Amino acid sequence: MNKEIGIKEIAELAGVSIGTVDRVIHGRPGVSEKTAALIHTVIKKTGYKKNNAASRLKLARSKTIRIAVILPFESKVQDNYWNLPFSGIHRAVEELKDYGITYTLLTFKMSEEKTFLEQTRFLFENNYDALITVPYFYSHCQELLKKAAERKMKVVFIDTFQEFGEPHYAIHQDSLKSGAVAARLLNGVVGDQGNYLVVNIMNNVYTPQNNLEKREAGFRSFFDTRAVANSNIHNVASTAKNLIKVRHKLIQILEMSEKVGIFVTNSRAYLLPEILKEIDTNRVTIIGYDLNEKNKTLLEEEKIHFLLNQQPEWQGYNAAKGIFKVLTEGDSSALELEIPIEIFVKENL
Amino acid sequence: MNKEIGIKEIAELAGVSIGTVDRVIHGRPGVSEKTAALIHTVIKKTGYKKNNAASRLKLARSKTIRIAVILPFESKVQDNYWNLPFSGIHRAVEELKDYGITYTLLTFKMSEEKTFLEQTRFLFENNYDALITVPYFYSHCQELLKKAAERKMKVVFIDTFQEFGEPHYAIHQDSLKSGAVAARLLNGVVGDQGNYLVVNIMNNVYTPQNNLEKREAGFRSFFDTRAVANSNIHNVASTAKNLIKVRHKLIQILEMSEKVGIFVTNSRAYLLPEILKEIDTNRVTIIGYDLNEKNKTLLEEEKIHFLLNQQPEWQGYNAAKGIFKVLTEGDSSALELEIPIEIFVKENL
DNA sequence: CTGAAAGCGCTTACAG
DNA sequence: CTGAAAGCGCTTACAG
Repeated sequence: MNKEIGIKEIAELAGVSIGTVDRVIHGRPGVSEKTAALIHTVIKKTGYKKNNAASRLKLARSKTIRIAVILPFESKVQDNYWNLPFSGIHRAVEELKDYGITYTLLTFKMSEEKTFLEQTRFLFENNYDALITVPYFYSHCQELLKKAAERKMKVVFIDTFQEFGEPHYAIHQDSLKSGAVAARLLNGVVGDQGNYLVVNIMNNVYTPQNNLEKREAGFRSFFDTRAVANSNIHNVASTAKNLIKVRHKLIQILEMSEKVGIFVTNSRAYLLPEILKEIDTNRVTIIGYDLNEKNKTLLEEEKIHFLLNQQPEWQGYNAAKGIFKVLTEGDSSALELEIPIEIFVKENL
Repeated sequence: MNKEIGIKEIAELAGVSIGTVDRVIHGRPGVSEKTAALIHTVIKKTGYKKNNAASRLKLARSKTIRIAVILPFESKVQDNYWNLPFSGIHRAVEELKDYGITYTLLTFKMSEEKTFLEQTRFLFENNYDALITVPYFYSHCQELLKKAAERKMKVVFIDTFQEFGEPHYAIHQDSLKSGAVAARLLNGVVGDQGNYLVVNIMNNVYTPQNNLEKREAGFRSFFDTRAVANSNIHNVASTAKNLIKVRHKLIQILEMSEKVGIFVTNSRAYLLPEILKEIDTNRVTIIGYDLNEKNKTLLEEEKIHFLLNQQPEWQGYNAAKGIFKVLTEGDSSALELEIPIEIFVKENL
């Protein structure tokens, strides 16, 4: 369909040269208003869409799209969560590489704010076309967005949602909903008579708390419409290194009802089974986040019962593909995404 | 990286013209063995990959890739399951259209085998490059695959798995696993003391039973390792129009234990809540397949508790993208996919 | 403000 | 068996 309509046909119909049509398509200056209007009319009438493959063929060399990726890589551990969004980005760029697109990975440490700042400096010095990163350091990100807006650099935040006054794109999961999903799954097993424990395991480095608070809020909101007393939902915060508090709380709760559901609000559900060792685990159901190796193994062993996933690979893939789309076609729909909440049990891992 | 390596550089390094390099890349005849070997060596050494965007630019017109899509559309009902794979195919083709790729939708009726046969005839008369369809009519499909192989037409089956002697591609879900997932989810709620009912609701037209049997087998296999007696797992088959048998069976089972889990092996879980009307539904948990409107509404209303999804849109999308990839790059990895089993509850719908 | 021409990387007749 | 040249649809200096 419409296979005959290219820039040549538009030029012919409008009685101008293809160079002029090209200028109008890209809104480049140097075309009289009258000519531009005429060409626009012809384009609308014919439904012409520029051939991106041809367009990028010429531009691939001279105007390569350069994406900077700033992600927190603490160490080079094998099982690093950030490898997942990173590999998604890699896959997308690989798919589009004939169109002229590259990326550069810049890493920072969550425990050292200044490493993030240094990378943003590098970003602006090298004037990338777009940035994929995480909105962790609020004020730095705010400043970053201001500078980016000036230079028309596209910024896409992944992983966590954060409000900003400045324009940007965000690919993230609805934390409230995911908390509610966790509640639904635990409630099915534990029942309305059971007790529930929300476990917030802190990192010793900075973590965006906002996100975890919303997960807990979503979890609690689910029970608002249930016959579960508010007093049956407990919570405990602790560091990864000192889990005694969690253990004490748990023992205490296990005396209050036959069944207990544990909701770990971050990726560290794998720390829980260890604590349960000397406790009758048949009474406890655990749900957590993220398919890291430790969590997966424990799900396999039925020591964790459910895992929620944020599809990190998919986030990276869509961020990179979306950047290409907005930069080449002006279509930003792929960058305003809410990620579906994936539920995993042993059998669909 | 490697931005300097194109067909021109290969030609230069091998001391031949780009035309000859092109012939070698595509395995076209008319190149001496010696020259071909030399060029292959150079390609390997440099890691050259042909630029698909450029390649297809020339071919888009003369060698448009034509995909035939043969799917069962009984009627033009709004909420038609087959719209989902179809829209996935549409989206993929839309994404790739600059490369010269089109599709034609050919429909058949599951209740009339000959309509399928007619479409396959049309398929071969028009000599499509590839076919996306469903492996429902076994012997017709077998014949189809033979003819397709002769003409080097690629065939991709979606939706259901079926063994064939002839080569083909298949995108499908592991039915055994999905049955086990259903069992896991029901067992969590219903417990080891409960009773389970597997409901097979027949269509009055042909349906591939193989698939449903595997789902039931997977469901049962889950309980092999549990403290659930085999005698606690019942099953009942019925047509959609006459569900009295299911109702009777259910009432009978509800007398045997406090809680009952129902596994509907196809997309018709929505028929169950109707039956439960005059029964105490708090004792019954229902799991079924597919996010059709009726199922979604009932999940929303908490009358169905879990739905498993086969990501039909995603199947279509990957089938079309995969065809393009295998035809342009010879990479068929995207066509040998196992679809992840998605779990839905009310909150992540 | 506009057009004619060269070129992006690859493919294809055509000529030898 | 091989090469030189034209062309895919678009973009870009360059000339006017």
